Amino acid sequence: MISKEALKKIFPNWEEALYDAVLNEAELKEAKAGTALLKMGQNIKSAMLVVEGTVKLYQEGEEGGEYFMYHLNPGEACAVTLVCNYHHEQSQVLAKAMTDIKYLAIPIEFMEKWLNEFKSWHYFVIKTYRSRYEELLKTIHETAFKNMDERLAFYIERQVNQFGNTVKLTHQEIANDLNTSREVISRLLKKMENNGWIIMNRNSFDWIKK
Amino acid sequence: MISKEALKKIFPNWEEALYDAVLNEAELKEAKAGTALLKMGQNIKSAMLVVEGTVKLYQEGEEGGEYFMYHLNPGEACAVTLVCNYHHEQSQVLAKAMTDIKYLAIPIEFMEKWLNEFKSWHYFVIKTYRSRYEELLKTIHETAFKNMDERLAFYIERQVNQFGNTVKLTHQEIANDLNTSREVISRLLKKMENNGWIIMNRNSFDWIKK
DNA sequence: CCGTCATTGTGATAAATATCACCCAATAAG
DNA sequence: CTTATTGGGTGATATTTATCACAATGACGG
Repeated sequence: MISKEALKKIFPNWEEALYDAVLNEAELKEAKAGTALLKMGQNIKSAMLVVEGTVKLYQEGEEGGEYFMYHLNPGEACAVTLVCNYHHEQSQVLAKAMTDIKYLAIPIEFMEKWLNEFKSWHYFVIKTYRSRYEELLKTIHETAFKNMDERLAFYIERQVNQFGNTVKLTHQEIANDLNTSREVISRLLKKMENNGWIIMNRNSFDWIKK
Repeated sequence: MISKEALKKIFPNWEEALYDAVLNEAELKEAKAGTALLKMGQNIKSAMLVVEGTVKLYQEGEEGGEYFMYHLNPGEACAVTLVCNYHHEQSQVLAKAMTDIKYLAIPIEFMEKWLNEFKSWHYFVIKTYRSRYEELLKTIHETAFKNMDERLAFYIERQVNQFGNTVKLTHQEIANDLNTSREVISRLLKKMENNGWIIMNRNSFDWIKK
């Protein structure tokens, strides 16, 4: 399991009793990079709080496409798993481990209970929803108003903020996240290279803009 | 002002004391159809709870475009106005009255206070964020995976659910909401007419699909 | 060192959408 | 009734993105 001190560092400002409840009820799970933690349409059995690593959240298209929405980092939770009115609610999102990760899985029956018992849990849930809502707004903004070149730049900037200036993704992976084709990404990256925004390598490139 | 009974009907399942607090602190405001209630970048001074009529929520582009996200109906609240950590937080959305409306405006200083005082307010806030988050997911789904013809159909279906089978919107208005041009909408509506999905009139059309 | 596979480059072409130019029809205003 | 305005139709063209086909190149296992 995880120590109380570690838990406090990652999830600050909770009530003492909430830390105890989490330590009692949550299961610390691990997953390898690339694993799908939650698929669209799947029943939600437990809440997911990220302890280590980065998770990517996607929307899935009916014909198999994926669309990247935002990252989840340690101390953050997957909003959709936090509130389940019905016991067999289905996920509207796809969550994938982007790196090897550790996360706390809390059976959903505690969600309602803890909302009643712990004020700090209540705040945590609200904060989570609010920040995820804002991430979705940004995603909509990009998608609705921008062409692929700007969307790609925005996507790369988010990557850079997460993992630093070296982006270790293939053109195909980026294309999947933006729901477009590899050729489109290759050509746009080439333009960025010509503009002096990136330096390309095989399997990665460096963001050197500004 | 509004009667306590009316308030209870529109916003059920609150604590008695919360109804009193709202009656004490909220101002009942009215606005004509078409008014912008909250503009992007504007400081949020009060929470907005819809009492009568329909509000439309938009994302705004930097070059003046608009992108429709979802409707707010009586009993629903504008999520972004419900939680303000800082006193001069700026709106990320545009809210427009779609019909003549009545709404409750509650100064934001009560938001933090009420979260502490009223459990039912806490639940209301979470419920609001959750349902708006889900609306955004739907919007992203349409935008990311669908072509304009399907997005238009989805848009019309939302209108129909709100206001019945007669859609009283000009092609230009629809084009604005979907961030495209009037010609595109005209041509797609023509196709729908040929497919027997709609009957067109000037300034309106009827959805007769299925 | 060779062959295979994953990654990237590139041209040709098609499809979806945006933009421009202009027309016509309905209706509201005088 | 006449005119001006708004809503809507339509062709031509440009731009953006998707798709197909195939070449080139680096990485890696044997």
